[in-house]
Amino acid sequence: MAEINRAIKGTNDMLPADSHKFQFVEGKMLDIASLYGFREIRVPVFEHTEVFQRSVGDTTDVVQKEMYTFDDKGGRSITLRPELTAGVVRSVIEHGLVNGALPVKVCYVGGCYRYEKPQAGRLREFHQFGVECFGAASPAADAEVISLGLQVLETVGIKNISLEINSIGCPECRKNYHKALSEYFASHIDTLCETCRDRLSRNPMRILDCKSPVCSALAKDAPKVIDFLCDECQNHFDGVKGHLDAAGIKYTVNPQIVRGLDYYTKTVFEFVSGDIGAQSTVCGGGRYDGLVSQMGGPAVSALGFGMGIERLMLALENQNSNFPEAKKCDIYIAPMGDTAAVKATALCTSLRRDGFEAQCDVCGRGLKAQMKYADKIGALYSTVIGDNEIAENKCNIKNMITGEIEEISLDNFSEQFMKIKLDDALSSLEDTII
RNA sequence: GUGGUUGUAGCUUAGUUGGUUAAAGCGCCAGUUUGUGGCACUGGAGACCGUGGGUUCGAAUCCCAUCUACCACCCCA
Repeated sequence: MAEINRAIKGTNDMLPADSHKFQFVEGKMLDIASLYGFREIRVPVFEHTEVFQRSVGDTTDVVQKEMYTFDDKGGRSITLRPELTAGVVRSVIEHGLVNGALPVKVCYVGGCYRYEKPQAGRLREFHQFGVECFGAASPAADAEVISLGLQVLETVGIKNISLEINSIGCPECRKNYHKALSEYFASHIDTLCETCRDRLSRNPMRILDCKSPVCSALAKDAPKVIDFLCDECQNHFDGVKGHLDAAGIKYTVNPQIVRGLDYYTKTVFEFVSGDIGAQSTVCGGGRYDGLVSQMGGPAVSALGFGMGIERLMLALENQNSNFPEAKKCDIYIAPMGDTAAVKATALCTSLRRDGFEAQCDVCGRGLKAQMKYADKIGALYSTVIGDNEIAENKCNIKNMITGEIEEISLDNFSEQFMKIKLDDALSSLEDTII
């Protein structure tokens, strides 16, 4: 197929047959966030490249090799956002949001762009739901954000999801930990795999993530971050666990989880699903107390998470999860002849003004073809309008499920149609109760 | 970026050791005496066999390259 007819590698079209599923999921995300007081924020899909370099971190893979960066016509270096936290932080600083009532709680849904090799649960354009909370240093905030993430996942109907938490400490305790870790792995350098030997100097914490049997065996006995936490970080972590316990939120402490973005401090967490493939993290986040000041804002603590919408959908699909049905056409009007076609347009217009999904023929098809079409789109009701109906000023409304027919006048059409619809809904409700 | 698998109508597939106009089911459109959908029957449209080279008298079929998709590494959501 020609280039012009093919989507860019790693991108997906969301087709009409699936859009209601995304609307359902995204709707739930924003609804639940608002229960926790998080309000939607929308920021641009592109920012100055430095926004991401400064926040995500110059040495991370995301910045080093995955960003879509280009110069615009004014010579500015622009980057398509690889994640949303950086842009949100920039916006919060720019508009002085943290000068208002604290905490500032925001949430978002939007596309992210990363030049990666696509695979299960990994795309070049993907969408994230996320929340960020500014100005809350207490462990209660960590628990609140985690609880919000969990409630979203539960509400959307995902099964077999587990919460893993860890603390990677503040820059102070991490310094000591890095030293201990480097010493430990350096003493086993001969047994480490090739890539981990590189990691030793670059970022020894990454070795903990290695899948090779030798390295993961070594990692098991390696010093753990949580053993190197300073008093403050330890108290904070204990506090988070206490809040989670009290709220009845189950978790496992996983000292291996190390997030790949530089800005994280203290609490880090992931919600993991076994129903996606290798990319099993559906939601990842944590605290980033230093980021706002690092980006030129006031010294406020902050935390948040990002949730991969496509990954979530993938897990739901693999679990054969049920989504609410897409909305169906309320009534299909089948005109016969030119006069009737004009009448059908008028009727549809008024039905739509009254809030019904109404459709009529726009292809000039015969009656039988129209009825077939009404059936295919799952129209709940149909009616045929011809010369007789216009002459007598009335028509038959057919319930497409039961086949029942009721005659109504062409005047006050919407009102009468609404009555039929309500009566039918009521009687089917009675049936299910009895 | 590194591996492995893959590619024939909108979808799912068939295509014999290379041999005429590339099949089928579903879907789509239209009909089965312009007044009612689901069933059935009939007909029709729709494929440069992913793309570009090469081998050959002849390639969907063999070879090379390339692209896409899928899966894994890496990394992350």
